Amino acid sequence: MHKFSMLDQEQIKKAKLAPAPPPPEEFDPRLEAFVNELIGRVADKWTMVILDVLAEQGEMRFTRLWEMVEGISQKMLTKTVRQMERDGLLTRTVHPVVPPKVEYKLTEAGLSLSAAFCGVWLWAAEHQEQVEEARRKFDESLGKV
Amino acid sequence: MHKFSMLDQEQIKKAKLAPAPPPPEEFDPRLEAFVNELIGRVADKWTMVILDVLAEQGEMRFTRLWEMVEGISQKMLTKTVRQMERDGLLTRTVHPVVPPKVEYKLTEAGLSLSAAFCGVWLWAAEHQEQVEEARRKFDESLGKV
DNA sequence: TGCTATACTTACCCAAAGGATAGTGTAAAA
DNA sequence: TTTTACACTATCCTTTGGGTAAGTATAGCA
Repeated sequence: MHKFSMLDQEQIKKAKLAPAPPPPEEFDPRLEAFVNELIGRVADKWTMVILDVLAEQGEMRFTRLWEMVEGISQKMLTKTVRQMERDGLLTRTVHPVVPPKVEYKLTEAGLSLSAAFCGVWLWAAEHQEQVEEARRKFDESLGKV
Repeated sequence: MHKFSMLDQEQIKKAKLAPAPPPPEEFDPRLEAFVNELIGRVADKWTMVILDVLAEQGEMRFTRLWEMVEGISQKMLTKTVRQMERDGLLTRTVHPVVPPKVEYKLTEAGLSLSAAFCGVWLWAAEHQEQVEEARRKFDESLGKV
């Protein structure tokens, strides 16, 4: 996604901009890029749901978590919690017993991210009907053409 | 994603739960499902960036928007704004002139969603270093095994 | 006469996401 | 002795994401 990895399309875009791109106000392109990458990683459906479940229910074992997250496959659950662990959003505690026991718990960072997503959940709940209505209208206006 | 479309895995999961699943507190499964679907649609990388750009810069034409959204292809931009239009997040005003002129502008719903995402952007900016550090540690601890 | 700008659409293609299914290891319960 | 629980892996296979390139329509400019 780096500038120099872009091919024709991107170069055309850049070339169109004025000769010397003056650095706008306050703006760190590295932070910008990182934030974008992080958002892409974190604003993922399963990540958001897992964050939500763990924030509400606290520490939890794998199978319980699997039951709580509607519709996820084992594979995706494993993969998603691993990513979250890597990003420091949760801790994964393996108890060396048999049968295995692994507990998942949000870190401070995970808890604060889940709090940050709160507004989005609220928005979705509040705008449910409005969105359904908008879709209905849009789809039927397509039919008329 | 409906309950009855689930196959073995899901049935196994359900069967494990106690005989009569008592309806917990306040909880509408239809709302829950819709919110999940909507989150999945809206918590998309490009949607979030476009929301951000339009919220900051106001109304904008296609090419300008394309310049502002780093790294997106024409195809994805078209597709994403169409979805957003369908969901009622933005309006697409076509001026019947030549060369074509199309303006994109957030609706109230779009603006409020972008506001809801504000916390997430902040979180990402604030936790950048922490996340990088966590990844570094995680990756090197893998190397030791 | 031909080029340019704009906002697309269409066709083609590859890579990644993600679902289903089966397998693993081990201790304790039946 | 077989079964079960748990937390995964591994494999296969289909769907989706997403990039590139080329095409479209037309007024105005050179």
